[in-house]
Amino acid sequence: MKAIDILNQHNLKRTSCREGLLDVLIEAQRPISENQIRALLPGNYDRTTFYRSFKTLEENNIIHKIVVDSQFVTYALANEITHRHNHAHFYCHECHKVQCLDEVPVMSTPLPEGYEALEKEVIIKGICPECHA
Amino acid sequence: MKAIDILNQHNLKRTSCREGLLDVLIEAQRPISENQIRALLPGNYDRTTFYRSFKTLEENNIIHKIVVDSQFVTYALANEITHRHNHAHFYCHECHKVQCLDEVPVMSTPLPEGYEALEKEVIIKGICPECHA
DNA sequence: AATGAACTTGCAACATTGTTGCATTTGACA
DNA sequence: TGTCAAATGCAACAATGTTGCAAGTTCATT
Ligand SMILES: [Mn+2]
Ligand SMILES: [Mn+2]
Ligand SMILES: [Zn+2]
Ligand SMILES: [Zn+2]
Repeated sequence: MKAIDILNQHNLKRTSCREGLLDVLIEAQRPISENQIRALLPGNYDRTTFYRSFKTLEENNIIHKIVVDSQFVTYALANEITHRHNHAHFYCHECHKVQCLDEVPVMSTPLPEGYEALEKEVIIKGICPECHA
Repeated sequence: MKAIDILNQHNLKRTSCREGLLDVLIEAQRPISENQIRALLPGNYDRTTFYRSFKTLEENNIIHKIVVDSQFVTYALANEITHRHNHAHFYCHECHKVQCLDEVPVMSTPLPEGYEALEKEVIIKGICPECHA
């Protein structure tokens, strides 16, 4: 799926920032941060524009955001799986890469009386297979 | 338990910043942010000192940190329960309060081959009992 | 009580993440 | 191609966090 098609599908204007962002995220195939995206992106966009693009793309379920820590936030393409079921994320302390664990469903947690859960974020931190050698 | 006793127990120097921080967190009985702590704290400490205190207290398992979002981070006292088993946190979209769900254990997630989990953060967002009326 | 080493603090500077208002530019459609 | 709603760039600001270094504080020992 090309960036342009995705934007058209969602009736979003095709701007070079959005298109570039999406291209980079499609290419990356995993969650990356604003700075990482910026390094891979040809154009030079204002940070405000970047964040407004993130917001729009997230509201349209085209991308999703993973807050690893307050100082390390990543964005990744959404897909049918991630759009439908919630999924966990993994952060590797060694290589500092973030992964969508699409195949790891987020179990529903029984909450005490009166709590209404709307979203649930699960982030697991440890050592990834590549660094585990 | 008094702040001073906690510091002594952990062989930490008794400084007014640490003592004040702890007093506020003991009083609050729930996770609050740096700014909220600061508003409740008599003295006026440099932010660097604040953060160094947070770090020290966290390393000694006296407090723990809850990243609700990259722009909203809270700190709470740790207790025997939170120290021993991992627990989930709840954020209310209405009142913006954060709660430690001590009684809600974090289920161990079966990970794909090769992943070694060291930590796991679970944050549930929704509406709390008080706001659910 | 005074001493002194080790620890803590305050300040300056910087980095990451994110938002709002407003003037200007641009994309999409007629 | 012209129009207008939408997107962008810029300025300013806020929350969160770190590092280096000089100055101050704690606390054990004398
Ligand atoms: Mn994901
Ligand atoms: Mn907690
Ligand atoms: Zn790794
Ligand atoms: Zn509430």
